[in-house]
Amino acid sequence: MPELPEVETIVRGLDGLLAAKVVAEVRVFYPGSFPDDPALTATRLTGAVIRRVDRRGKAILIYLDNSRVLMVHLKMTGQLIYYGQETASRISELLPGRSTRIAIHFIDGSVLYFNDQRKFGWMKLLAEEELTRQPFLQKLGVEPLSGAFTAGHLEKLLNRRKGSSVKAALLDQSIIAGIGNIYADESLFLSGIDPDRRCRDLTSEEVKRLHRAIRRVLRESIKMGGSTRRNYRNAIGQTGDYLTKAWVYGRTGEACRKCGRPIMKKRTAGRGTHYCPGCQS
DNA sequence: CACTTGACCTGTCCGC
DNA sequence: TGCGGACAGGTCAAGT
Repeated sequence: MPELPEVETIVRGLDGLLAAKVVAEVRVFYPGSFPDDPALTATRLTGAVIRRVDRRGKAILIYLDNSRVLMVHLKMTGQLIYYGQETASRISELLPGRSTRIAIHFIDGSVLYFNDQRKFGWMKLLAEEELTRQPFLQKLGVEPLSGAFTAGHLEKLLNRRKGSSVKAALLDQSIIAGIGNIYADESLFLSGIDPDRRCRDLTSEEVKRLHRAIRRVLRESIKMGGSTRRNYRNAIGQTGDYLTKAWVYGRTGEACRKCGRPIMKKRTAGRGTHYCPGCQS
């Protein structure tokens, strides 16, 4: 599910909602969502105070006052949805939902639900000082919306993956952190590059266009609250609107917004890939 | 080593 | 209406 814009939207929402909340109780409906030791994780969370919520790539980092950090990966279908005390009690018969895996209750009666239809997502409690050594975080590449991500930087990064398709390179989190299937397709459309092109064959001009396109698409999507294909919801359960404006993603057979030819779909890097044969070469 | 494929799960949609 | 198969926003291990 969530790529950088969706995770960013959730994080901005949660940061405002969860600051200073005290964990009263953790209910575990699916232990696999706490892969490191469900009972111990729940125990260590209880009583903790939330400081702030941040993100690295697609990973959500919830900083606690006990020198620990709750790291959350939503994978394809994960959701983190907050209900204030009033809402939680008003709709209590609907909660937890069918796909609720973890519920974190706070002392003021508010609740944070971790829902995950496909069960791929997870939450891990880490000591803050081990964050830099955490294997998943350690492997992540550059943040595409940071100042460190320049066109020159992208050109160097793509040289590392010279033999592979440019789409596979965009999906590789160790190169750029946060791009997934939707924004890979959108960025490649905007830069006029066929997803199957080899990284080594891209000209400097094309890399510059791709760099601009990535930043433009991610920023635009954050503005629209991200993309909801099916499962994505923000911190208070709302859908995102980016797909109503998408260039190619999810628009197979519809007219290209630039040239009018039908958008096509093929398989590249093992993923369904949307593109316009007229605009991308 | 570089790159691709299958597995992890559940749910939905499409064609017959 | 029912059933099988393909497919879905991610990542990792195993394969070529």
